[in-house]
Amino acid sequence: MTAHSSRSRDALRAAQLYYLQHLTMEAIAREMRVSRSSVSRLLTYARDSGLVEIQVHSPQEARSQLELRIAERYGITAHVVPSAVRASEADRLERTARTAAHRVAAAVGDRATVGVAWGATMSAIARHLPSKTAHEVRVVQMNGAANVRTTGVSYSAELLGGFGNAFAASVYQFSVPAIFDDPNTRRALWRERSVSRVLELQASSDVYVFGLGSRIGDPRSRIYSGGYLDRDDLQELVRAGVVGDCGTVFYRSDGSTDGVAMNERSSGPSLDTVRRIPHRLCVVSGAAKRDSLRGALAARIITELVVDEELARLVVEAGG
Amino acid sequence: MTAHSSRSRDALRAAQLYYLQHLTMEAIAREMRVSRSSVSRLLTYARDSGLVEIQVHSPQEARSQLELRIAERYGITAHVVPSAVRASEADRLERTARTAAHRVAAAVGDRATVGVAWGATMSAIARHLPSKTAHEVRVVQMNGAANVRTTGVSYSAELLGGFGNAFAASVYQFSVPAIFDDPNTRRALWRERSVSRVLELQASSDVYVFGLGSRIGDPRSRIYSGGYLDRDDLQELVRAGVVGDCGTVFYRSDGSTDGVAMNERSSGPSLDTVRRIPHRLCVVSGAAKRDSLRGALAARIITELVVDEELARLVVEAGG
DNA sequence: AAGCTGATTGCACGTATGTGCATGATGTGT
DNA sequence: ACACATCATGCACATACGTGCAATCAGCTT
Repeated sequence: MTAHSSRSRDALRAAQLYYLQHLTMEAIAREMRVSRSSVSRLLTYARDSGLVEIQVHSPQEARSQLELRIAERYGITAHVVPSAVRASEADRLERTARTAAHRVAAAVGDRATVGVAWGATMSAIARHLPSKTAHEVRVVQMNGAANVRTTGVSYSAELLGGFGNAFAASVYQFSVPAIFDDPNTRRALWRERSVSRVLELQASSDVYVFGLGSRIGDPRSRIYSGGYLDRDDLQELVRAGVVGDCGTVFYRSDGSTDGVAMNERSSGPSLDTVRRIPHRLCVVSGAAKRDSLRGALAARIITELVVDEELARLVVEAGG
Repeated sequence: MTAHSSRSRDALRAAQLYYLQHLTMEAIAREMRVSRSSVSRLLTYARDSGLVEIQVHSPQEARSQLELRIAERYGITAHVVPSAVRASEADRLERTARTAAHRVAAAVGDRATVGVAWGATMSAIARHLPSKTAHEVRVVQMNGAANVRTTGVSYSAELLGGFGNAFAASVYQFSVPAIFDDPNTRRALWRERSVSRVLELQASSDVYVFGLGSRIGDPRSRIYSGGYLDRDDLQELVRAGVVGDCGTVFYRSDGSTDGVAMNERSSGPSLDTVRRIPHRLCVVSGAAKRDSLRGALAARIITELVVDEELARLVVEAGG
């Protein structure tokens, strides 16, 4: 028996005794002839490895008012994450990401292809994903992460790795610039078979998990502060009336993208491509993302939304 | 808003913060402006009411050797409950019942009809059932519980109540003697519409949950010690070679029932009726039930078995 | 309005639990 | 075979947690 499988066995037995029989760790330790701390660790392992699954059900009648209003107005499923009144932005993001991580786990099943964007929110989600046993899951990066300063390989590898590990999935990186200097380069590269294979995978995703970028706010979204856009680019976006982006694709407050030249150079999937993906999970938090979220809702690129309470309130209360 | 629903809401929020966000109860208490102990109680409520569900998955590769051998030999799914080497009978029964309770919850879905027998094991299961939200579940008593000393109404009501509450089910009692004095009385009563309605329900059960009685052992099974059988009856059973019973229906070690006159007077479903129920969950613990379990396995009245380790070992190891 | 009853709350206590650290076991590459 | 690195274990401590108890609150009866 391998070390790994004996650990799983022990963890399983400890988990059964703890969660099903309600023994104390002390009692389990005696029975299994190990120290109590080992039992504590076995249980941690059991939870982390998905041997133990803890679900919190939200019965329909317990949905919050905000969730119901979002559902009515936009026809999507919303999860409003309660946030303490005086919580920091970082705190909100963290909490929203934890909830989102559970939604991702719920959405991924056998043979699913999961498209993932990147950004601060996505990184936080990756850190919190619970493991889930699923077969033949594929995780595919939806937009490039390279820029003038970095190739983005290690950054996106860490993020994708988080997703890949959680579902024991095959991971498909997309090692291209986030935004090309020249749209022709992009077109040329898109014809490369190694690249077009990934593009096909992206287009056939069952689930797309993404955050939203926002031009305003502090801290700025990664895309606007990380060396991806130069001064001219930013000015172009302002002129075009852009309020935010989804996977490095920029849109206006009414959800439109036509005439936004920058998108010709973007590595991300067009919003049309996105809308063909059946399950589109958007995770977003913080008041600064208000206009960005409004735009994304108008663009109908969201089918399921995880949002913090403050932002949810802003979006439903001030008309939309 | 009713008091009940506000409690559910609070419990749900606390559960989300605790189980999904991994906050401490202290932090949740501050955020919800209640004391930490109230949070502890809310979480207890959330678990008990099924708002929070904790599952322990047994991957196929982690099945115990005993479970695999039982599966091979008898073609049924077995759950072997680990038991401490020096555990008392009461302890084994309790543990087995806890595991069984989880299996019952897993087996019951919307619109299921659940047949329940009675006995010490069944009572223990009823005490440990986790709540599960399901719609239009029906719980039906499979055999009478009245005897010379008691009507068995309050006894079976408590047991059935446990099942009914757990699934918010309609409960159908079966207020007849466990064993009739005269088989003709039974035949007559079976024609009564109020009774035959219950009989139909029994026959159309989707799941049947039962323990096994055993003629030997300490403590004796309720049926052999509770005023259900007189001296003559017991002698008759011995003469007929009976080793145990399932829902007051007696069988021999080879699983046969033919010629066991007592069964003509029993209120329980014939083994033929039982075998028509698709999901037949048998829960049994303790070495004294060895012959009884062997007989039930031979009779093929079990499709899923929850058994303690000691008994499982006895059944697979000493030939069968 | 007063009185009763049952449910809910916070406090305080003892127990149960998570985790940094030192130690020993296991395995790996040279 | 040896040294090194990695991992598992137990100890001890600080913290988190469950629960009996008394006080308080809400609902109902008289």
